[in-house]
Amino acid sequence: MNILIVEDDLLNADLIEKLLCKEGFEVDVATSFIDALACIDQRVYDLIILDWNLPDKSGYELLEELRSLLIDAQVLMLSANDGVEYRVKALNGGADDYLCKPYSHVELLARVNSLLRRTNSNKNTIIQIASVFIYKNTKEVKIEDELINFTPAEYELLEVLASNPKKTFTKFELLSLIHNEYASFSMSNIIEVHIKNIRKKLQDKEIIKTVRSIGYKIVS
Amino acid sequence: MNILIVEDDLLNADLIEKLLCKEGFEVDVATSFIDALACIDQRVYDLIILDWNLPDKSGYELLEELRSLLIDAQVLMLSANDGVEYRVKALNGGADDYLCKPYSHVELLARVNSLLRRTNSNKNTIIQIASVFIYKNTKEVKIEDELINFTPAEYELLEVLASNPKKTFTKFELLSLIHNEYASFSMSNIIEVHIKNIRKKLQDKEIIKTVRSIGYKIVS
DNA sequence: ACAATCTTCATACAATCTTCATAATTCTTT
DNA sequence: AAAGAATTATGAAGATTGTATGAAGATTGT
Repeated sequence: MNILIVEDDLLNADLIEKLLCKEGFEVDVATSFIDALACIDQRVYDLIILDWNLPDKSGYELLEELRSLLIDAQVLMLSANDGVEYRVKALNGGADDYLCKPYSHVELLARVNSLLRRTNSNKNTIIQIASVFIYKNTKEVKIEDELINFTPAEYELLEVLASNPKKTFTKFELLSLIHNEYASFSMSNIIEVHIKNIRKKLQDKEIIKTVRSIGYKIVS
Repeated sequence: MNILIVEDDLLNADLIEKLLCKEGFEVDVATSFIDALACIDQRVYDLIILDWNLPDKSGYELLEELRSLLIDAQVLMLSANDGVEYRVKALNGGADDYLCKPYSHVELLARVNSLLRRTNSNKNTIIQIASVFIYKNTKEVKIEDELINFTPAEYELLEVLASNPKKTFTKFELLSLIHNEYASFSMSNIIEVHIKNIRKKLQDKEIIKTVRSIGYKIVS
């Protein structure tokens, strides 16, 4: 299991690192936003422990960045802010757990183990965009309580778009999504056709926006 | 017995999960309102353990939602609020029991067993889907009082599908059900054939739905 | 050995994916 | 502002994949 600690307080980072190493995890430490991105670029992490305060950008911004990059590691946020609003913000932003400083090492360890045990279980299972509900578990789509039949390819495209509502996906990215091997280079207009059909099933609500000469994105 | 734990504190959820798993229950965990709805959408629960505080909406709102959806699972509410008014509110809202944090695991377990005993008695032994009755004890199937002869394999498949009316079973799952060892890897079309025969005996009422490229499920 | 059940196989059918020709839109140049 | 170029949208036809079905052969239990 690979764990990345993102924490600018070196002393604290060191303590956590030792603690987790003793448990037999592979641990890396990053001390800034930019540093963290570099680590993520080189390794796949199962868990990222993320401090709210970083020298260059906030831990919350890193969280958003992670999610828009489709990094699906578990994220445990650390913060000195005890308010409920921070907890809520973190969890809504895609964090999987939240822990206030100061905390005991026993509790940290318990939460780390808990998160790792739950890796790739059911999370973020429903996405809502306007009146459209996407159920990831069952791969179903409902509009105002009515179940709409999406083909596998259509569903995959809609789900990935909807999971990252701010990101514009290139047609090439979308293509390599439904063709799990590397997509052929000859660019047909499959994606356009699928998008057309998805839009039709979504009753032409303006949910998928065309970004000319790039691809598509969800509007919210 | 299927139990759903709705609790945003992962650590606590984990503890309860382990406790109940040890007792032999099937346990799912949801960490938010929306997450819980997703779980409910794909499984029938006998008991839902519901924390008052959730990141997106309150557990009380979920309780109301459950009742308006006519979900008839038992509901045990957990809360840090010790006041009588909360207890009353929960019970009036349709909860079947209420437990204050902190509580001992022994007490939790006792209440869970007590709640399940209520439903346990004569439930799940007869399943009705439209005009089809499945008698688990005798492994008989009747349609409008007429006994229909099902072969063992056919009966097993129908029973497991009917016992989880919301779940879509993959053909592989179904296969490993009638071949109690590990199913052979070569996927024949045995399941398709059995499903065809079951459908015929059910007089082609639209009870078993095909979920393309996945498997089958019961429609109600 | 017999009957019931299970499994395989060949084929028919249906849903989905992909391509293609052409229309509509947007951007660029004049 | 109009013409031309590039990009996207669309309907329909063909190709592909997944499912349904009937019948024959294999297996099981009595």
